[in-house]
Amino acid sequence: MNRRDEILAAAAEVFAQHGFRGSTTRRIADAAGVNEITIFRQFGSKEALIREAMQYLTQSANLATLPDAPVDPERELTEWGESFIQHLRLRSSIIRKTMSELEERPDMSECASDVPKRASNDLCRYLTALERQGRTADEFEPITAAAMLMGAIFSDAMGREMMPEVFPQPPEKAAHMYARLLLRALGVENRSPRATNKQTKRSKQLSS
Amino acid sequence: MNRRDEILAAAAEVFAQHGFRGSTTRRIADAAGVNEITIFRQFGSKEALIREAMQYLTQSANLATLPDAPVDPERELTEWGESFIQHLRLRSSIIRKTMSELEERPDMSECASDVPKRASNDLCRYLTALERQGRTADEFEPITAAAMLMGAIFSDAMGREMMPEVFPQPPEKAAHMYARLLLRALGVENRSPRATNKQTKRSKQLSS
DNA sequence: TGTGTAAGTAAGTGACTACTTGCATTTGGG
DNA sequence: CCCAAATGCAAGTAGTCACTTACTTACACA
Repeated sequence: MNRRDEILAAAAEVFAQHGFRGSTTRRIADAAGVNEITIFRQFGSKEALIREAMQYLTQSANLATLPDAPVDPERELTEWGESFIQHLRLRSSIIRKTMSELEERPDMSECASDVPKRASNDLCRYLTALERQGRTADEFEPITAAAMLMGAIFSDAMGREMMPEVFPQPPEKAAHMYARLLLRALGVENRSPRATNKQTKRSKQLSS
Repeated sequence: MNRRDEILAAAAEVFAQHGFRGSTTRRIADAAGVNEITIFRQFGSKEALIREAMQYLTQSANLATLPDAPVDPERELTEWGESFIQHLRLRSSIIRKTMSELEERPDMSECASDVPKRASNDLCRYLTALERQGRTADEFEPITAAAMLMGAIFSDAMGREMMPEVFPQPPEKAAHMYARLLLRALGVENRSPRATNKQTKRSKQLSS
């Protein structure tokens, strides 16, 4: 039904602004341009409605993919990071609210961890592939490295609005800078895909 | 007054569990072992009470300090990171709630950004000092590097409970691992304090 | 002993909340 | 055109919320 989706979208929007307790059925009905009763007839209860809205949201999320075989790590990681950070920024309000509700209503919002889990998995696989290609100069744990990049991206998406001076400028370049820093931590050369000359003398990696 | 502080502590605790809307004056009064009316006589309103509780909390936070002149970067950064991550972990509930309320009640919780702002400042100063000592092999922006380490630590403190498999094990070593990764990204040798030889040819910076 | 201050008890106010009931209206397909 | 499902409207229920009023109790201090 079209009505159903309108109500679900309105519920998600109101929830993102006001959280669970602040998402009154009145507010959701107004936002959807629908009578309050329709909500109860369609979904039974406020909790069922919001639960369904959350699941709908997490299922409709499609992440950027990383190639199975790394070719140009800096480019690939940057693009992945940019897509991920954009995804988080667009949903920062609802993510904050969901994280806040997690302790009180764990069953309702545990699906929210699917996206970061998948992202971490993908990123770990990619970094491991990099290592297996022999392109990393240093030993490292993929999970730690992935947590570092994802943590930087996540914090940027969550915190930049509140305290922009803490994060690198401009915001559109942030993902690129995080990715570059991570690659340097792993000792990955950023020039050629595989024919990298071995007498690398750590040329300054300028870009932008 | 002793009573005042008891009420403030109870308010902070209830707020950490239930957020602003869930922190009913009844619950706070019960948690403090105090009659509900005492709250209104002491603080005037629920909002004033919780605002005061938040300010009390942020003022009583004392962060670990970084030395002005780096000596043993790996040790110093690790200790700083461990103290910071412990601080965040102990307060993860209240931080989540505060971040969630930020959009609806910005004036009430903007003081919460003081701690991370100070931490970022300290860390940037330390990293800049490292660079000025000539111990970093690569060019880098201190803000980006600081955001990376703080982001990893922040995400770890906020997200590990929800999805432990995404973060490095064991949790007590996480700060150390993040710090080491960051130092490698900056090309900092982790051995000697100053007598580092200049012809660094990116020997693998093994440690541990 | 008197007095002021902080605290408690009891009761209640008006506003809001999720949710229900009964009935009228619209809408879309056979 | 008819029927049935979906939706709207009006009203109401029981409960909770922040906050108030009026009065009483406990205690420190002079």
